[in-house]
Amino acid sequence: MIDYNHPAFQYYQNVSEQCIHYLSIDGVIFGFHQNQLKVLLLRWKGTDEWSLPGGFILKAESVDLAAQRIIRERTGLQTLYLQQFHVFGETIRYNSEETWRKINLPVQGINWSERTISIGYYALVEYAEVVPTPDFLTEECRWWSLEAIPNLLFDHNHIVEVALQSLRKNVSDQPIGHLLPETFTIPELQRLYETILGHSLDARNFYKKIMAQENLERLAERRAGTPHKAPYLYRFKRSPSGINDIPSYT
Amino acid sequence: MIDYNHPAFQYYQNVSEQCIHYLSIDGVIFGFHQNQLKVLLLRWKGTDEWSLPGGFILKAESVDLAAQRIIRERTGLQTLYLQQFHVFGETIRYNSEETWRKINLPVQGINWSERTISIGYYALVEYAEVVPTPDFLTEECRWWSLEAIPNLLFDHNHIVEVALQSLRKNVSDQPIGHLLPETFTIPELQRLYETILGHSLDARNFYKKIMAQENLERLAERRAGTPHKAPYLYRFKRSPSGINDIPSYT
DNA sequence: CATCTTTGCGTACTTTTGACATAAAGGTAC
DNA sequence: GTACCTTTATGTCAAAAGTACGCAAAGATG
Repeated sequence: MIDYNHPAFQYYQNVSEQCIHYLSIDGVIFGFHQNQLKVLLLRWKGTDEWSLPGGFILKAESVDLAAQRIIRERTGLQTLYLQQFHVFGETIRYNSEETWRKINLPVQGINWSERTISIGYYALVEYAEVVPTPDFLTEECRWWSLEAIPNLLFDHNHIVEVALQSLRKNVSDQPIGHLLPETFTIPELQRLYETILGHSLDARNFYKKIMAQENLERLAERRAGTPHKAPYLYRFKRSPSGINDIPSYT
Repeated sequence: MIDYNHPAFQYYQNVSEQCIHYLSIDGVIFGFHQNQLKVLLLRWKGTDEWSLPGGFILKAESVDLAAQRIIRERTGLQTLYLQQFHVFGETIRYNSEETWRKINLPVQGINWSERTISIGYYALVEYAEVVPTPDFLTEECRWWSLEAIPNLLFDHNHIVEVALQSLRKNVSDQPIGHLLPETFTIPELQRLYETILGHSLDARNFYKKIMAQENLERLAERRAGTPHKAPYLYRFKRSPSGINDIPSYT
């Protein structure tokens, strides 16, 4: 028995007509807050089950723009740094019966349970700028610390894992600065690198390396309110061309 | 007027029923011969137009296995080193009218001209082991030197370019040795690195670095027939676990 | 004002990288 | 055979990059 009024059914109708079948996008949205990497997760209506934000690609929409649209809707951000990182194309990516049961979808009758190939994108965003916004299948959208992530729906734990590996592998040429606010201190930047890399760095050597890159400008102000010596604030130099070049620590 | 007997039409019928729409795989098969990187290209029946090998994904087939199947069919190789490198998802990837004209396909009536998203894979194969085999839309399959590649159909010149960039970026953790025969000399390995990286290396320093990795074993034999000092033959050590670990030059 | 922690910069040691010397091996020219 | 040439195989050494660690200045606390 199909509940034709269930929002999921209407969504499915839309997707069927306007979107590309068998293919979806999953987004791992990375933020940085209180010295921890966070990802934005969604809780499905009437359940305690969480998943990554995701969506489908319109038949006349580029894949990059689809990812941008999907992640914009969950974050409220207009400009986004996005990186395609992997295609998850196994025929059996997760236990689908178990999954449909968990999310209470009255959609057994429709073929939503067919295999889906998912293109993984990760985003590097400024935590404080994000307005977490659920979609119409979910009722809560919030940040989770990477270490505290629960068992997610689908194969989303695996996708987060691969996204993180990919981010780690490419830290040296990713614009890591997108995870920080406009101005920040060197120790704050160091915490970010430490968190991504998963090990601590020597503050003195970190200074030297970061300063050697000459893409930071020191502001006159210092960070107030710290219990110890007030650190200077810095900002990434923007290249005159307007292209983001926030290089990074190798 | 549609020629229902044209092999392309029958192929399309098959693809429509059994494969995932809007989604395809393109393969950049790299080989190494006479100190040059080569890619395997196909010439379309009755034309002088060349393209990369490609194909579609069966509805119940993993994407990796689809890529493997497609590349196996063109090379005759059973074991393959494959690497997914990019999804080409623009809505307009090439001039489709021009392309259909070039390949003389009597398929105006069917919607083959709809946008296709393509997953790019590259393969590293041993040149001499490959038996180039055309498919039923093409009549010639052969190696082309990277520098001599003609204007290809679709956006395949771009795909080759991106594959090469990706290979270059990841040389340091790709099993480059798959491009060489079982046994080879150090100078031959050096030529391979030089060709991929696009610049020459100092033979003395190359030796040191390669030997420091300790994953080569020197055989008793030497390469005969050279006009100069006969170099030793080497072979990559296979790890006891059976997993390929052909590390590489950084 | 003494104490504590953190920032900011400097020095010394180690490892890696890059430039270059040279002897041994194996062919060719005579 | 012998002189000569090219290429392989190893070695040396200095520059550069990376790592460990010393220490004074800044700012809050008691």
